[in-house]
Amino acid sequence: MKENPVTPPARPRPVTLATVARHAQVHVSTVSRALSADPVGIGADTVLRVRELAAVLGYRRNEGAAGLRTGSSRLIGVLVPRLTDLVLASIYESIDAAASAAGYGTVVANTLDDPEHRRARLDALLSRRIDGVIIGDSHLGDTVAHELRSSGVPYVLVMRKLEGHLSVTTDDYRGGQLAAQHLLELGHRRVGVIAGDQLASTGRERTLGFRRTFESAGYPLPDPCVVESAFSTPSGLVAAEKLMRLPEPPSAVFAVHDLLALGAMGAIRDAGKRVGEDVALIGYNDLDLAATLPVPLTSVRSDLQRMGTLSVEALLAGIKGQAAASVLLPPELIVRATTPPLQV
Amino acid sequence: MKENPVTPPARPRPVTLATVARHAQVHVSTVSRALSADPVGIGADTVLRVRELAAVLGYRRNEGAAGLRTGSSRLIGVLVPRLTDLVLASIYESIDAAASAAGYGTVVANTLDDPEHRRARLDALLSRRIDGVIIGDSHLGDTVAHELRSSGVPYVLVMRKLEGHLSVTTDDYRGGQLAAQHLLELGHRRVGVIAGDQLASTGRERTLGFRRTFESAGYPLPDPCVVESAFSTPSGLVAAEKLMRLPEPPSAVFAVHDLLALGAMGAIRDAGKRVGEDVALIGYNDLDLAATLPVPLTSVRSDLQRMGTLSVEALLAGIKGQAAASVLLPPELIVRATTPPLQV
DNA sequence: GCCCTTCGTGCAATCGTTTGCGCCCACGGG
DNA sequence: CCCGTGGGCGCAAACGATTGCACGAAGGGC
Repeated sequence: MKENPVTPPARPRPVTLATVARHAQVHVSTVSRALSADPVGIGADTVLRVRELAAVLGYRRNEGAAGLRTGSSRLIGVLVPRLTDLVLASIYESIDAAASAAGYGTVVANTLDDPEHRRARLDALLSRRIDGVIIGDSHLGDTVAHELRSSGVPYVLVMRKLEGHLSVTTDDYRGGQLAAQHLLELGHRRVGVIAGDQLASTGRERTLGFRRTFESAGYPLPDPCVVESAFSTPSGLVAAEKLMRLPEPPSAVFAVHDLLALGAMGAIRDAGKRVGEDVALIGYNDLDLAATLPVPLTSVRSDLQRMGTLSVEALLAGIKGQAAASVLLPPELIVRATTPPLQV
Repeated sequence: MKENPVTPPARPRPVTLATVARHAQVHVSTVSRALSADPVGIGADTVLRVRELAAVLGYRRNEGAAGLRTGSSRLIGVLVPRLTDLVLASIYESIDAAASAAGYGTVVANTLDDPEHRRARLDALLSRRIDGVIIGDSHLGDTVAHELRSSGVPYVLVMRKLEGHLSVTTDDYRGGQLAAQHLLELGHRRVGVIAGDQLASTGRERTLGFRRTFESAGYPLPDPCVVESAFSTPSGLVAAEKLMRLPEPPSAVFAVHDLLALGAMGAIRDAGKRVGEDVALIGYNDLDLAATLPVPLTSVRSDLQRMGTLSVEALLAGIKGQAAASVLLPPELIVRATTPPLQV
């Protein structure tokens, strides 16, 4: 005896164009046209009647079927390292909002910064015949963008840039400069950097802008003062611990991500020092929570919402076959309590 | 003259079953079978040849077309209030991981706790013919679950529960009790609650468990000591400010969400008090960042990963037509520096 | 009164996949 | 030698929506 497979409860047959057509006593093509955005070549009364009927019957367009015919899924894919990174979550939110305002849906994929996983997820996206991709997790040496280009799928990089590809980012080098200038003006000379992932343009450029500025001022940073890390709170803790254990620990720390700064706060506290008073601290991205921390965090703000919106615009242009130019948004330094004037 | 519409650059025609069939000199149905998980009724050599060819040609199954035929999109929809709420982002991450391990894709929709917006997003999901829905943003009096049930779409509630619907949650009432007991043992008698959204079962039950426990101990909370709020850092700040401005401000605060606690830290500091030493604080969910804050946060932990995984299991069971039971996970109190022993 | 538009609608092909059914051939047994 | 069997494969019909084309009727100009 074959084991009895549990049969899924019969879902009521969904109402299709044919259902509506039968009720309206017209052909399905007429229904299709009547329901389209601008019903051309159909009598005004028919349009009204069909639309009403469709509403009553609870007709819902089958996007999959429509996409099969039209060749467009009206879906865009979004690649992010992880959504638990608040920064990417914010960007994704605005991407989703902008896309759905333009009539597109979005599908997001966590790539966990793992190449194999990433490929699998992208494959799944392409299987859904997405119309374009927004890449929020590009790495130095990453080939995905190249592949997309050669296979003709429109794409845009957001947040992290890559030489030779369309991108919407903020000027991270400049952001690093801003942080450095601020610390220099306050009189800091021995400083540390929690540098994030150096394969990501964000970590790299912010660090570079910062280092170069200190260098030009005559205070180059010794290598041990720059610690690589992931982009999470726990790894901020670990990195800052290293800095605090240095023979001459820095009087100020620049973390290239607010969550790293948050972790650093823990390490500074553990080292028996007070954030702000004993060790100055600057974060990056100016997340909501930066302002409300026990000691409000000085941070370099980047406009995440705007980045998301602009990346969608750029992608949509690409999908329509129009050219779009890369965008570089200006960062802004928001000074708060973690970088008080030095009391000498 | 009609304005020249920019024609999208001709995307190379994607390779379909027909393409592979032509190269392999077999019928498309043979290719389809050869490529299926267990190719039955097809010669082993043919299977091999076809698969190889498919790989070489870069064949990718068109999920939309397949779904049209099979009636299943292998897609599940996820409704969350917002992804910038770290808690929901964590749950979604584990949902996505579990789903994709089971061969399903996920589509997430931010509902922003706005009914109209929510309906629009759900409609879009249903238009994609999703196989089921995981609801992470249910509200008291919410009708979406009812509608899904009557339209026969499988669904599961996660994080927030609703009487009479399948759900995977943690025991929030118990969590509130744990927090209360801890504060009582430390000797706190005048306490405040940042209660979150009372239409969400999380906010409601955590608050209720907490209040009841204080009540049974003989220290009922006056109403002004319980402040409703959203679930974000800024609204935690506002709520805590109210508490701090009370004629007799509380010696301890229970925030039903870590981000609220984070905001509360800001307000406590602004009121000229020190977190932990002057005002004890308990959060909820035990996010990563709780442990690494300048003053590590005592928090009630709920196992977000597990909730996500279990909700997928339950939904998949529902999709297969099997019955599933609601799950109630136990919370756990993690004591840290924000609730030190009272020095009398 | 005839022809040519124009409008409103129906017809049918098409997108890519899956799957029940039937055909052909080889093989083995009687 | 014949027939039954079954493995291996092709055929064609779906699934639901879109869209170029054709067709019929109405209307206007001559």
